[in-house]
Amino acid sequence: MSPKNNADTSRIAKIMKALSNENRLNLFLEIARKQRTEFEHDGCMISDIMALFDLSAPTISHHLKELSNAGLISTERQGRFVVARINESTVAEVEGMLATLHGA
Amino acid sequence: MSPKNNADTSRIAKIMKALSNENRLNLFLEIARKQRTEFEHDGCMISDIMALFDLSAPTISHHLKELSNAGLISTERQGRFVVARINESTVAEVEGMLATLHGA
DNA sequence: CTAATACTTCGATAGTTGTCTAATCGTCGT
DNA sequence: ACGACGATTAGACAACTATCGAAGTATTAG
Repeated sequence: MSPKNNADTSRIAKIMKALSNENRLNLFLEIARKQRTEFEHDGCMISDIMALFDLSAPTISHHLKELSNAGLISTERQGRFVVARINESTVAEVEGMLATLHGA
Repeated sequence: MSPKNNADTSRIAKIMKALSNENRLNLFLEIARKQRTEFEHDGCMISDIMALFDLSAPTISHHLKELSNAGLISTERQGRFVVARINESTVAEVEGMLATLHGA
């Protein structure tokens, strides 16, 4: 289809899609913020996140799965809770692609 | 909805959405590539692009409008042709947002 | 064991998207 | 004016998405 079939444009597109919904983007940014600014550097509990958003638990669960499928976060059960942390290498992938556009 | 309603998450989400379709992403990257590597630093003719993709003209027109609506490209009619150029400041917006995630 | 908490899965639904064909518009050469 | 070429608009349709409520699963507290 594409001339410069960079082989990872499909992957980048999937990452973009995961961040293309405003609620999901905010969810992702909130996970990042908590991870950055609080004591929870090993991941944040998504129950805290659920309390902050005006979305049902199933919807948040769905969005987290999408972020996870895109490789943007990873989740792990810790007892009764699930913690999420962002995957910086995936963020870096997107940054790398955008960087090639500089000076275009 | 979101706790840190950064006011531009809605805008960033729209930009992400414009890049979330693989064909559209490749279209965008091809415009950038042409602009970077050829003599057409003032924009590339979309008729050239149309020839490279296995999509109907209406579909490409639709995708270009989406990219344009997201502020990722601007288009201008030049006689019989339409030329497109990428809008670097919009790319920079996304990069800026992703940069805040470093060290998260 | 039971109940509560913290999710997840299922099923449904309204809305969105990607793509096409057919028709139209705008510009140029003759 | 006409026809060819480049691009857009209109209309349609299958596929996908975001969201919910209800029901299910897992883990801990009592």
